[in-house]
Amino acid sequence: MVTQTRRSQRRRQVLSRERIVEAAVELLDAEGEAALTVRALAERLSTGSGAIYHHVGNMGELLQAATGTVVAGALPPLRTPADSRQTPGSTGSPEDAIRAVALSLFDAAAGHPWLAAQLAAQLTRSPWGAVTPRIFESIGRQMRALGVPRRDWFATTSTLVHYILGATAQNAQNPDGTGDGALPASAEERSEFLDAASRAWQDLDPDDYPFIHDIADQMREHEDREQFLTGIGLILTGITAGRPPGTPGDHPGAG
Amino acid sequence: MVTQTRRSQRRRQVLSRERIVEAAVELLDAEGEAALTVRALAERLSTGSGAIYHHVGNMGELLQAATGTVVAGALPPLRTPADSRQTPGSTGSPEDAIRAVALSLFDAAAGHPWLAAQLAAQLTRSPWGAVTPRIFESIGRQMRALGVPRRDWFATTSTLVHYILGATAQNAQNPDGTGDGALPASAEERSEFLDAASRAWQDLDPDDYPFIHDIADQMREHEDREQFLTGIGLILTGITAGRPPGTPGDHPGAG
DNA sequence: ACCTGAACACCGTTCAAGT
DNA sequence: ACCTGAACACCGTTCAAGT
Repeated sequence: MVTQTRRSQRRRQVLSRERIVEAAVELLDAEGEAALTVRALAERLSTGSGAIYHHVGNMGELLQAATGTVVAGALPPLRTPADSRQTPGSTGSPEDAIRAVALSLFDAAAGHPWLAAQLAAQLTRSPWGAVTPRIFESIGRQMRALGVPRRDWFATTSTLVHYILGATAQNAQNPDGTGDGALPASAEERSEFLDAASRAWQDLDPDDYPFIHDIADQMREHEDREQFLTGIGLILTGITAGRPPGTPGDHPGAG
Repeated sequence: MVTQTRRSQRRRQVLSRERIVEAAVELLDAEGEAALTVRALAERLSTGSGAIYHHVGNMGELLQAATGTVVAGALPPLRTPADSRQTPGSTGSPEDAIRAVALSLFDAAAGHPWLAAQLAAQLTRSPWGAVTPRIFESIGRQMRALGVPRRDWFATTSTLVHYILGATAQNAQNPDGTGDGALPASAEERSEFLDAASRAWQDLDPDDYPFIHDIADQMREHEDREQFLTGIGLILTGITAGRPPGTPGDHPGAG
């Protein structure tokens, strides 16, 4: 019976949800969010617009799937391979593991200029759906090793995740401001962009914006990744403050 | 000449950029983001679609302006009134001032369900434009009083702002998941929503998501505002850690 | 079951024409 | 200068019709 069905596929079934999502990511990467239309996608897949809807409910679902696959691809695998009980990086501190997860998201957003906006949109539209648990899991697993009491796990993990998503959103490489820009910005573009932004800050009324005026030059010279890690560090300090490293939380001691 | 111009206005000029932005906010609040169309706005203002474009460049600019006015209205005034050198709350700690600013944004997002998505979108599309300096200024001013060395001001303020925007985005009250939902959700809706989300987390494969499984009940019972303030507290702890309160940074002593 | 592609009901934006 | 509203060039989505 199964064979029958399979045989009847013959040459058809060139399309699949997977292929569509894959093509969507390619289109987003190459031409930006505004270029992802059902018609453009159909043409790229040499099919009609209606065919898309046989595999994907609607445009929003497609964007969600595209975001999900890219995020899943960027994060470490959820399940450690059964043959190697020890993860390669398992000798590192939990702080380092968190930094690695955070950076992988940060870098994924730099490589896919449309990703940050989609992450943010999905965060506001379906806060607990799809992509959030994946990120929560990767970060939250380190709470035990950090010595955080179990009752604080949700709060501390949430804080890290919110920071990561906020910082990732701001540092999406869209210096042209269009948001549909292809390809990450060059270092030169970035520099010009920060120069202009810094000058704009300088031009604000110093009576209204004394602080902005003061730090306009720091803004121009900051390094995205370094600044991002500083923030992670501050939060980790806050989480572990007053709790000497190695102090167990309210969980049973290491097995 | 000026009088001439003014006289010739007579009955016309019923429209203005200000009136348009105001109407846009009303429409967004009442019917959600999807309902804000040029045609709907024109009808609400009893005019033609084209008239909108005499005062506003395009839809994006209008959304930016709407977001800007709501944020500006939520935050404390930039300039202390000249007659009262002492701000009413100026006796409080800088930590409290930061918490107040953070909460005012958090609450604004709860009152305007469309706001968080717009803040996030503008953060990714024009990271340093419009609304960001306003928020930076309100938070950053407290860095001196916190005893943070000047060279760290940009980093510490960025961390707080990124966290605030990330957390605000997630806590936008859109439990229906449509994102264009009018009116903040009721407590009952919120409860049902968290119940469903918590159950969804429980249903994830515990081999893939052991952590999510563990904290599903904490997620259901968390209080948005309380959780939000906990995160602010963690970051403030990280910022001031190792720096006893009252320790001056690298800035001159209090005047 | 899977796909086609015309058709429908919308969009944002422009622009000749009015006052 | 300010406004009108038809027209243009798009959208996402649906659905009878094909294979």
